[in-house]
Amino acid sequence: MAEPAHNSRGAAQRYGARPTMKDVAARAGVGLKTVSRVVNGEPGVTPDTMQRVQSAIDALGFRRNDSARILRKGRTSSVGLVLEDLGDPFYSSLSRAVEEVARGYGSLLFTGSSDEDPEREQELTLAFCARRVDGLVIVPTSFDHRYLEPEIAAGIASVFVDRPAERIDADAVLTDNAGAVREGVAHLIGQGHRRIAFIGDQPRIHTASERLRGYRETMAAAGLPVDEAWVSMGSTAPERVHAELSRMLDDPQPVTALFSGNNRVTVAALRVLTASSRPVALVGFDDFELADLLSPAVTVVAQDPARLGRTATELLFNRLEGETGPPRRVELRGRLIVRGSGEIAF
Amino acid sequence: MAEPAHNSRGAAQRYGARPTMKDVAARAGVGLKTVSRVVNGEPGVTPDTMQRVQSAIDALGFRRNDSARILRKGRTSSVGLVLEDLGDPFYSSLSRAVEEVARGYGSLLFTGSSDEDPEREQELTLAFCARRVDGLVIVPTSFDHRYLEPEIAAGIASVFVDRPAERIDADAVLTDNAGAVREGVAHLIGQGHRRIAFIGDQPRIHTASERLRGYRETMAAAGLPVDEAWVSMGSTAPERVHAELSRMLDDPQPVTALFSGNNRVTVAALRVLTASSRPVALVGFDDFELADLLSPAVTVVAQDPARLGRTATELLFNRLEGETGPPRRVELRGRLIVRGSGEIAF
DNA sequence: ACCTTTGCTGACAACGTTGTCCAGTCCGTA
DNA sequence: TACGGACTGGACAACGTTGTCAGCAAAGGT
Repeated sequence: MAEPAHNSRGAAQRYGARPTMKDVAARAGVGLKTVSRVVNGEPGVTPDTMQRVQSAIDALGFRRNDSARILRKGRTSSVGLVLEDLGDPFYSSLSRAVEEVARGYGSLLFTGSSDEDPEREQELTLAFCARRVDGLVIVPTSFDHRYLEPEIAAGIASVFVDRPAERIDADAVLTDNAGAVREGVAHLIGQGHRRIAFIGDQPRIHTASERLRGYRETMAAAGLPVDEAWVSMGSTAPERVHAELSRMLDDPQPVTALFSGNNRVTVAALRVLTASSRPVALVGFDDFELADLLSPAVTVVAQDPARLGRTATELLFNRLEGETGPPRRVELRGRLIVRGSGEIAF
Repeated sequence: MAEPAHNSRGAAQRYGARPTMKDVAARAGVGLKTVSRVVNGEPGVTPDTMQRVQSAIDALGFRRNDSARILRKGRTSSVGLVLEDLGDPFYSSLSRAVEEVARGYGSLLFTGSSDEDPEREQELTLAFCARRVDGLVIVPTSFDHRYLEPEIAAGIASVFVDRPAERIDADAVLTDNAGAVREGVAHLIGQGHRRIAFIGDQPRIHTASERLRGYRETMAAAGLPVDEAWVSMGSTAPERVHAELSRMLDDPQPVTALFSGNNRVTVAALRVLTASSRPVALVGFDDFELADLLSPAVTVVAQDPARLGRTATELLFNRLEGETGPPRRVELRGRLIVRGSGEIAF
């Protein structure tokens, strides 16, 4: 293999072969440990020596190899974030918040999308563990997290966000989904609606079933019967939402309002409702950009993804800093944002 | 420090002290290298031995320490992604695409937001380099990337996305910004508009000035004069956009159309325009979710962030697989999506 | 003059893995 | 029985860093 020494910085500059502390030490005419001391700003080095070492570092283009450092020190100063889809605005706000907090603690962030595939979640998570991340923030997709037990036992801190861990006991930061839905559905009932539909995500997803529970409880508390034709749980693919909503609207006794179980459903529903001649009120779970600019502006029950991420990551670092005690479950409240679509029919 | 051996899996299970291959080897009664062979699926191990090793692995909860592996092998199987803001939908789509491709090549992804702070960009980038990422995908914010020279010389591949590198020659994947804007402005002119405003980002940002150039060129080509009061470059903070746009609308001879230089400007402008009594046509740079559901639906010049990310990452891995040759610059075309707001005035 | 202290420096081992290389075992064949 | 060859297993060094410890010189105390 030809390895052109295409610059004249020094012997260690062969392509791909980076200079090490040893090279720096040789060039500066000092010992290895002295270089380490300079690089890490440790005390006990004369300004003169420091100067010599620094010149050698600059001349060689040396940069400390953190892999070796990590191996030696045992701490990686990195955390892993596993979520459903980095491209979803909800999760991207959450990610940003996680990143922000991690940065505050001097940590880098690994991210990965599970794409709602349990196997992929596990694969990603364990890959992060193999990299020996200090901690994990997980938006779970799988239904059995026992695979994490040895990792947690070995000292990798884990906090679950948005949905709780299953089959293991772990820290979790959630929104009070049922409570938030109650507010939204109560709002619709308050506007005089009696025939209210609910379209949500796959019922095996914790948040989805919690939201459905909130809906049923509110309807029951108001003494309103729920026709099962009004309830549809499943994929949030636009096609499915279109089909289900159209079916409900074509009923001889159609619903007059819809509670949509998450932002993807809301968006899909909006496309049907704006095209429909029949007026239907709408309250959606999750806020989204421009919700206020649509006409009518869309009433929502909002979670705060950034706050979820921030809270979870703070909790994670508290654990890393030695906080012990039983797993904690933090529940954040949702917030009803009344904008119009709940009252004025489409 | 109390170190409760709170399970009985084995001696190596003290909290924080993970079992190593050595422990596994001891327990299985084989040599170190044999464990390594089993862990890595290398051939040359009898089924029987393999079985014994595997049991020891399971019993101890062993997981290979990739830090050590990386140190030994020299490849990290990870790439770093530096962008402006993970929370911005545009970048989150891009991130997702980068992640997808990296995954295809068996790499994990480090992400970090520079927040438009050049220093932070450099800090993040170099932190990734210290972790010895195999490659970098960078949405640059700074104006001098010479700090990357030693890293690139040492073999870290780098691809810039959305904006080119400055003061070094590096691979870049960009949108043809000026060309895309020309299409959008031409559309407005075609609709009969003569007094067209342009509100964009800080002019020192490459994409912002390219877009401005596209605007000026199109106006000039059509023989239309540009009043400098119609042009405003600067922060995309809603307050500034509000102020500038209001100023333009309050002019005795107000503009009849606006080209907004990116999605943040578009959103801010929409809020002003929907509140305004005066009709103003709008074409925005960058598509956004629900643009079609607003009334009027918003006409945009769309980039494809996922395609940008995908292309850049493919290029990165091509380099990692040995592709040489001079730095390449790939330009993707923008796409005009006519939806109404360009014709029908607000 | 000697001993202690202090400050600076470097030799060496260790972190957990993988690549190299050599030694042993087992088979079939001559 | 002897022998080559294929296969299996293990000892050892190396990756680049940091922690430990010891050495050495200069300065200070008696």
